[in-house]
Amino acid sequence: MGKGRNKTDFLKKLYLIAYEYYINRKTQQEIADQLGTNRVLISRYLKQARELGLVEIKLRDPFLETEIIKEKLIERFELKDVFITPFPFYEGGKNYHIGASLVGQILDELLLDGVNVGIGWGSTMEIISKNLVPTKKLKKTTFVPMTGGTNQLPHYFRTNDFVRNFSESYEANAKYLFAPFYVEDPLQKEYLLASDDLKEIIEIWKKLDIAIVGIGCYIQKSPLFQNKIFDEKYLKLLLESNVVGDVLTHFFDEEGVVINLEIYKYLVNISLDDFLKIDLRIGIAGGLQKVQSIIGALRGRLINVLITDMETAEMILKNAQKKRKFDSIASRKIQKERKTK
Amino acid sequence: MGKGRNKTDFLKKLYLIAYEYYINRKTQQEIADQLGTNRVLISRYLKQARELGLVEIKLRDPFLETEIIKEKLIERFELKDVFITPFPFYEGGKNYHIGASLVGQILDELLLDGVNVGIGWGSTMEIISKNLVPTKKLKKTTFVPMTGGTNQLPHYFRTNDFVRNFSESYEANAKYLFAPFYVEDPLQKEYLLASDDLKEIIEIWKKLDIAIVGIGCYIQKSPLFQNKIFDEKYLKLLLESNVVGDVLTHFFDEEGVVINLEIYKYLVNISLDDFLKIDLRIGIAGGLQKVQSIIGALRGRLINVLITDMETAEMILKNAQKKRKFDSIASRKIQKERKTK
DNA sequence: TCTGTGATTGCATATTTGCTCAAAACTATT
DNA sequence: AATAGTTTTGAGCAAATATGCAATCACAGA
Repeated sequence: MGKGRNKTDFLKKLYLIAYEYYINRKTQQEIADQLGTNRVLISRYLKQARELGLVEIKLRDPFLETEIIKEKLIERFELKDVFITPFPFYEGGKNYHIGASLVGQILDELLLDGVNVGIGWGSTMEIISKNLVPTKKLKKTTFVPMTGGTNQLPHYFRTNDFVRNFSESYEANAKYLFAPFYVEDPLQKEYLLASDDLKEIIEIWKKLDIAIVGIGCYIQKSPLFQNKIFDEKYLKLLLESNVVGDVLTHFFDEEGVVINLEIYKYLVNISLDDFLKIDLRIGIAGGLQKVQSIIGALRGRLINVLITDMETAEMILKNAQKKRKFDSIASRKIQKERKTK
Repeated sequence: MGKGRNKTDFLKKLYLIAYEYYINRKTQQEIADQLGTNRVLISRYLKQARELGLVEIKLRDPFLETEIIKEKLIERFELKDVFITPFPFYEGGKNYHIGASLVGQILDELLLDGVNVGIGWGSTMEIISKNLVPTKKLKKTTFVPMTGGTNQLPHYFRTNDFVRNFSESYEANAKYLFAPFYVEDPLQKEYLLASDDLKEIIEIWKKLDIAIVGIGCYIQKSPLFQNKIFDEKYLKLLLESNVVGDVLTHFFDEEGVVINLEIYKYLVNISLDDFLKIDLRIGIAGGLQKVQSIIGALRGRLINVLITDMETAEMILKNAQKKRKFDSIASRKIQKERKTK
């Protein structure tokens, strides 16, 4: 009676070969060489591995699974809306242009003619503003930056540029902010705000319908401190306050409570009060390093519409389940606002 | 500025193509023809689909996942041991020879020299007895059938044959049962049991260390009734008693309670009492149609070692979680037995 | 209508894979 | 050592796939 080989070892061999082929993406020839055998055998083993069901090929329906997470996030954080792209859209993500275009499509649906839109800074904002997918013209809409500009900070702080991208893409109106991102002396800010140009902008800020902002997560590595724009003592303060992120350079902790800081007096940007009065505060952010920041921004209701990618969304849900000791101050404030509607 | 295509639609197209290729296993040419386009494009789309992570290829480690289920089953049914093959070993299962060999390997580990082993009937038993993987000789071991034989029933009732397979494979001793599976008259059974040949067998039955049995699930379709070996009134009785299966033609309900029947008087086989005294009662059974029967056999402790396949094991756990109204009589009996050890 | 850009296609070529057949190697048993 | 069964190997061919290049197409913007 002929004796079969040891099936346990045989299966383990099949598994190894399938692993090399399907996971490590080696060719059958490579695997054969590696195991000191021939290609035919590898081919046959692979076939058997498939037949035995060792190899499981699944497809991700890119839009099906996002819906569930979307609903969960809306409910969990009481948001006006959530949009989830199946792929990353932020810098560094593979094929992020596709993701960015999807965000563009989402924004395209949100932007109606006549609304006034404030634009924030950030590398994500830059990518998005360069990947808009306009399907309509917004002749009555005005785009406006929500911060000043500077040459001391990277290009993704240049909100004026983003405003231009948006307004040109949509054939909309644009108001630019011809003022620095920050001033040396709070007094300077007073003077600036008193100018006719700035007064006009501030008026628009108070009438914004939509804000589109990124969410910052780098505190220590932020160019604001790396480039020594602000004194290190403020950095220390931020770290002591357990700040997890910022929206338009308003820093907040993990509960979304915005930390009151002197540096705000040096920044030429929309005030927190005016910002929180905007109906749709759309936060666009993705990447696992931003999860805590996004959770903070959501808890503090700094944003009430979230656009993120699948991976980040899942992680947000996972991490946010854990603890929610108390509603943040900002949160309570806004919940009152919501109830009156 | 050039306009990109609609990324949502694009992704849906990628998904469709990946589906046709990976799930429906069409060739790229076929897909191209079907979509009225060319093969090169399909090739590139597929590449992109993979890059985007639409295609998820996972490998099942055939032995990793069985361990978890194994432990759960042992705990759930308080078994002496459980062995789970990653693949089916029963008739009809694809590549069932591999599974059967794995069972052979398992038995090989369980069989030690000197033990006395009783063999049951069933198509699974037949397959297993033909796919043994002996790595040793069991000169001091005796294999013995636990039922008689007959030409009125299919070959998988011929326990003598299985005993021969086992004993020859292991160069072990064999005792055959030269008696019919059933008799026309209970008196005949008395006579038979009184013969020297049978007395010897019965002595061995009382000293068995291991029993290897299949688990029957077909009541109505059982050859015992299909071939009109027993009167239909017994079938009715069985069905009224909600019988879910049998071990060595001892029928039991979903709680594992063995139904007392007159037909046992006609069967030449090991008595239930003697059977339940055997230390290791190894049940080998797989297939979704057997799930309820296996659960019954486990609850009634008719077997205390289970060998099954992954799919069946998962289903056993799933179905057994639901309800367990009370321990069966047999179960309580055996638990007492266990405590004394 | 023209033009520029990205998307698609056709074509050529190289690589990879699936499959068959016959020979060789292996292994447990006689 | 011979044997019989299975497994492995080598060679060769056909099908399927990947990839580069140039031509063409489609369409929005001027």
